[in-house]
Amino acid sequence: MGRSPCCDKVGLKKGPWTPEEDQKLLAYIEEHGHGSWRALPAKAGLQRCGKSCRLRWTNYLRPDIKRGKFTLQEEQTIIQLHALLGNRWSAIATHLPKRTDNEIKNYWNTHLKKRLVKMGIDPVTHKPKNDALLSNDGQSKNAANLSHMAQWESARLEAEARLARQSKLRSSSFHSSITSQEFTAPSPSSPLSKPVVGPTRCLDVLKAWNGVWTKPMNDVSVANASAGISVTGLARDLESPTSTLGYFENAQHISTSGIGGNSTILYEFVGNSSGSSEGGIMNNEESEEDWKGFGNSSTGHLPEYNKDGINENSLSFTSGLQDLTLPMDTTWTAESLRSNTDQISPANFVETFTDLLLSNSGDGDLSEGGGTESDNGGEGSGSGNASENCEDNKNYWNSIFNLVNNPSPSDSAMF
DNA sequence: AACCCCGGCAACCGCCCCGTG
DNA sequence: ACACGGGGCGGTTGCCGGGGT
Repeated sequence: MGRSPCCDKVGLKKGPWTPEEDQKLLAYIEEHGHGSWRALPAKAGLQRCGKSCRLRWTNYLRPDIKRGKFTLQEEQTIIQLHALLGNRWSAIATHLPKRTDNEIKNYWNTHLKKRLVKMGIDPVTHKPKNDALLSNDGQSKNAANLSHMAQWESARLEAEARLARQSKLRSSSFHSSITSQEFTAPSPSSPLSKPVVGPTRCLDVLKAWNGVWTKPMNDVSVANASAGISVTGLARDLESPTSTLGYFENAQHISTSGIGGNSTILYEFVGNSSGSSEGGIMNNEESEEDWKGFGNSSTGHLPEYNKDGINENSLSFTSGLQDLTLPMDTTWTAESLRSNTDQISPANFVETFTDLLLSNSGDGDLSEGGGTESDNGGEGSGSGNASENCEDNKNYWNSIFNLVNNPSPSDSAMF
């Protein structure tokens, strides 16, 4: 059966909104809330489709929207999250307060995507194109790596969405929130009538995960600022100045205090990226080694995201090694991840999760990446152990951000 | 000055998911 | 179980302004 159009388009205005229309829409929503979008245009005296009104409101008129140039940190966050989530703009927008998914999408398509392409990086896989061309097998393996993290986040978002719907049922009306000036709290991608379900929690698992499985690296690389990743924003205050990779001992505080403020944990890749032409950008060979190192995986160990096994409050994963069930109704910290994964002994936690992420235990051949010292850090080369995987992963992100933040063609052998 | 090209962005379109009856 | 409506999401379009010729 055919689907009925969202509204009767006859006689409805299309195209750019006039200031008068904006004013009408704004006034109506401030007075009554949006309620049903379909019914809104008639009530507000607008010759517009309800969908158009919703879009106009969410992308332009909403008071909690930040407009203008994206900051470097926002760019980094977008790239990082895109590598993790792909074109899931609403999910990405969740982590960029006051930015809309549409704006992020546009910015990606018009700026960041082109920048990556220009540097020879596939904006889809976030890998160098020539590497992707090396072999189909390698490509699939590389894709599998990101899929590990994507599965985590997908599962997380689904559980979060369920919680959001539950909370929505309990929430007070939009009108009460709008009159109490609670504009700053909502997720950028969600209507104001939706409750705040902690957008900052979306990546808690990954944050905590990062904290857990990268901690050993801090021990060995904490002094090497040139290779390090520092944590900016709120997290920065909680970190040692020399900390290289976020270990969110206080992740709970970080994530909850993000409401209304800078809720995004930003990984600042402080390597030789700024003002230094030496090492800030990898040459082709070096970057390729890093990519290979990171991309080494065995698809045979893809963790299966057992959708049916997920209830509202938990995540279930099945890896080739172990089954994990993680409660989702909490904010994740490194510690809580540890305590909730007591199936895994602390001793091999890092290894297990690194396997989940990199799936390198099968072929265990990290010689390509591990044998080559990255100019980002220069520390650590070895034989495919967990620490090295951490290093490879770090190099991966450093690679992205160093390249993006130093788009100097002269430094890149790719062009 | 006129024209063309291109980049940026707001807005639209169609599909999909979810809740409800 | 199914149909339907509402809303969300991602892809795409098309307008507009700035720069180049």
